[in-house]
Amino acid sequence: MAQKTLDEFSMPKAKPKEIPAEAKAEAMPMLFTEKVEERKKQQGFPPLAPENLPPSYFVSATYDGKAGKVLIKLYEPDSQQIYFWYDNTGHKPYCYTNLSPYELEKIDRLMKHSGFDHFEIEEKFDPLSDRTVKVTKIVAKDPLAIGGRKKGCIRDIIPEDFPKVSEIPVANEAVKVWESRIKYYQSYIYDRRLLPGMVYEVKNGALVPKRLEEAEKNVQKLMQVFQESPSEELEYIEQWARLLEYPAPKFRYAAIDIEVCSSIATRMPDPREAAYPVVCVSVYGSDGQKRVLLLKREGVREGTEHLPADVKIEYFDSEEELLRAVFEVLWSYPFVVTFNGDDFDLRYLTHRAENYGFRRDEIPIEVGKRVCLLKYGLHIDLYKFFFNRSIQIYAFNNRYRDVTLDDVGRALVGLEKIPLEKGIGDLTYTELAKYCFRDAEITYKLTSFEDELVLKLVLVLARISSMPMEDVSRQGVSRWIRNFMHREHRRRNFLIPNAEDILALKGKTATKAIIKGKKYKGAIVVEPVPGVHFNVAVMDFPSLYPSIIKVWNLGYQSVLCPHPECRTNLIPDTPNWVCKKKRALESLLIGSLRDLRVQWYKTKSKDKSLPPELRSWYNIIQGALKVILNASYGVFGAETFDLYCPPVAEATAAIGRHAITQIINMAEKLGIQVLYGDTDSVFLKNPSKDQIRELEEWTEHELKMGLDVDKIYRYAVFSSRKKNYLGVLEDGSVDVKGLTGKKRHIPLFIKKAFNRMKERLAMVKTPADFEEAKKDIVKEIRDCYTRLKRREWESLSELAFNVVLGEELERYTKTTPQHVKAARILKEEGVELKAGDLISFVKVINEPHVKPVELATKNEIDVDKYVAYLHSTFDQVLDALGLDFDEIIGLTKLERFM
DNA sequence: GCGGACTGCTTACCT
DNA sequence: ACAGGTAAGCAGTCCGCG
Repeated sequence: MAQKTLDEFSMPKAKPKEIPAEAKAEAMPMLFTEKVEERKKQQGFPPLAPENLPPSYFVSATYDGKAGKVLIKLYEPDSQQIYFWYDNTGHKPYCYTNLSPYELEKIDRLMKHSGFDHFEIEEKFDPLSDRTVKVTKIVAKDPLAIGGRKKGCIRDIIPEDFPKVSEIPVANEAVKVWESRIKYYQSYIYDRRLLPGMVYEVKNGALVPKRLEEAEKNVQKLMQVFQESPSEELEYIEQWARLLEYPAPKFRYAAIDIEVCSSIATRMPDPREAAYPVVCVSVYGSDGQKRVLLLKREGVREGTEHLPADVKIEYFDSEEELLRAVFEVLWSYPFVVTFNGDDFDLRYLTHRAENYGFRRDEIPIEVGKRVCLLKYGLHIDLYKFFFNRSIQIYAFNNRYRDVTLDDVGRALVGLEKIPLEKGIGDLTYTELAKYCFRDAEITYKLTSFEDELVLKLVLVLARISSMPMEDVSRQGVSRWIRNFMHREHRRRNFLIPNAEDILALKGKTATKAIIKGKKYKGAIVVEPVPGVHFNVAVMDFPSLYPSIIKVWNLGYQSVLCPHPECRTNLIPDTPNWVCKKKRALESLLIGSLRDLRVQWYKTKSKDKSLPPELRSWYNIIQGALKVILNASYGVFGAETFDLYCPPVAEATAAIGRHAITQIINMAEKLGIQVLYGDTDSVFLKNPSKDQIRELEEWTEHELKMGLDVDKIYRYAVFSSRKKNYLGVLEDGSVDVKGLTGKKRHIPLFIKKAFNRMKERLAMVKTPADFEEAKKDIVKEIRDCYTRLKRREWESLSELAFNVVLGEELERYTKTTPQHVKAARILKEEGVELKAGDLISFVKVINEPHVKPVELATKNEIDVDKYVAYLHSTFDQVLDALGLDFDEIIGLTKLERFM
């Protein structure tokens, strides 16, 4: 097909239309129909890749049921179009079983299954038994035949029916089926060794990887740094390096946001019913397109708000026309970003269009159970991505706390939602336009900021995990890790074990957790030495657990391996042993990722001699690696992980305890006082350069792991509580860990007082400075106390506790915590609440002693409760400073007993 | 009927 | 749907108290 038609079909920035907005809106449906015709008749949808396609990024893959083939979406960065490439290799879905074809032929339901194709005999390596096994590959015509949702799929038929037809009454070995739950397009990706996120060409109809010389040179440079690594690891380092060094494209994308006018202002309209009209849609494109599409309605006033001059406002006489205009956008962008589009915007648009009787092929959206995908491009739902705990904590350092457009926008791009005083239906056109446009703008900026960080992060994670970008952005870190593990199993012709087989063979855990209900013992926390300490060096193991997995060869294969000769290679503090003969896959994969991050990407991301764009790219990569590495140990202890293996997690933690204990002993032997330590760190009091060097060298030599000086505190303040301290760095910045004063649920009033103390402490340089600082802190606390007593606060909201509702309201049956009491009062008032909502309440004199802020008044506040809170918040720091809260607020020792 | 000792529940944090 | 360890506050229970 000709390039030209495709370009026309996509209608990006091209021709700015001179026709006035109104006229254009009227012309819209005609234009759209023309486009549909064009697509259908001339060039057809899907936009098939031509016989020869220039280098393009593999961004997505799916199974196309109609075509009965895997479909790969390629993003061509010059034309900025998506091209579809359908499998033409004849690859088919399959699973494995330990039954022979002879035995399988007796199973009637299998042989007569409409989706059954044929058998093949294969030799695979079984990592659990550490030997080669013969298995039968059952090949099917379509993926649903293997493991569809309906009853009677092949993976269920075999264990159900074989025992009935077997001539031997009791089978010696259980009937087993393997690899039947792998998504077909993932299976295809692994088997064909395709690398999502990487660059491909179509040559004479075939999909072939494109070699980029510049990136290859970088890979070679990188490999020089790792010359010393064992050859076994080199293979993996190079493989990862290629995935990470290849560049990212410039993306073309649009952020969209819709507003729906419902009759009840407080209630979110149900997207499945789509009962109310879509009244406004905003589009903010990376090609400069900024549009607000408004539905004309009776009795709505124009309004006086002003939008930026480059925003085009378009009015529509009918909602149908408006929908068609939005759909045109969704048909044309390779990437569409939303905030909660899976559950709202795209779902609503689809059902609304269906209510109007749109034909299926006129709607550009594919609605799934939990997701909404696009027929042409990719839909990235930022809500799902930012909701991911690993992303929130490790990629964005907890900079946003609530996963709302307002909070994420404020924290990452400094833009907040426009506050609404009325319902959507009561806004003037310009108020509505402004509100809706801002949402699209925040969504856009969240995608564009820091050089398209989010899309590039998704791209890098897609490469590491061999997943389509859409899946990566919606799924958790355990899926990412599982998928690259699966990929390597297939690459090495390993049978992918069933979770129940790993568990049955390797069993549960041997240690006892400190916390009731946990599966095994975790890390050590050292009892802190209370007081103020000057010149504190914090030393830690960079990525301790991944290092342990690497150095100790941990993995489900190697822990409790079948070789008798390995049984002496014991894991400290456990009765378990680890394999000496063969490297575990996890150890190789996680170990090489760790080395790459520590020895290459972390340094490159700080290398000022590199151009800023490259540095930022390296920073994105090291951030992606950080996210994966941080979870790489935990997944083995997570029942939901497909390679769940509790003894592996337990071993990792046990070796960690062993390592830190040895460091502490050695430090003390060297005459260094250990003030505190947690999991992978030790806090050393005023150590000399020599002492530090000796400790580093000893650790490297004895434990085969690096111990680094992470930071040096000018001084640190410890109470007697673990996971609670304050440290002032050389540059005057302050680390506050675990103290109540930084917890997000405490009232702003108390938090502000705490922050003023923190700022004062940051100014202290010498022990002598302390005396002055103490006086100021005493004054601050007294001041705070009297303001409370006199009820002199700026607003009631300063006194609100903000606690997240962890469960649905009805599910608090064992106890009724205070925030739940407040939430129930709110519910009485008709406010809808669900799990995850933040409840703001104040403490009041009368039963039940709590009230939602918005319902409370100044005089019913229980001031003494707040004084008590102030007390406990400051106590954590005051006792180390030798101060006493009660004395500060002027109570004599005697008065305290009264 | 009430207060203290205790356990358990819940949330937010640390590594 | 990555893990375990810690702090804090409150809810609820049990028991003693002539």
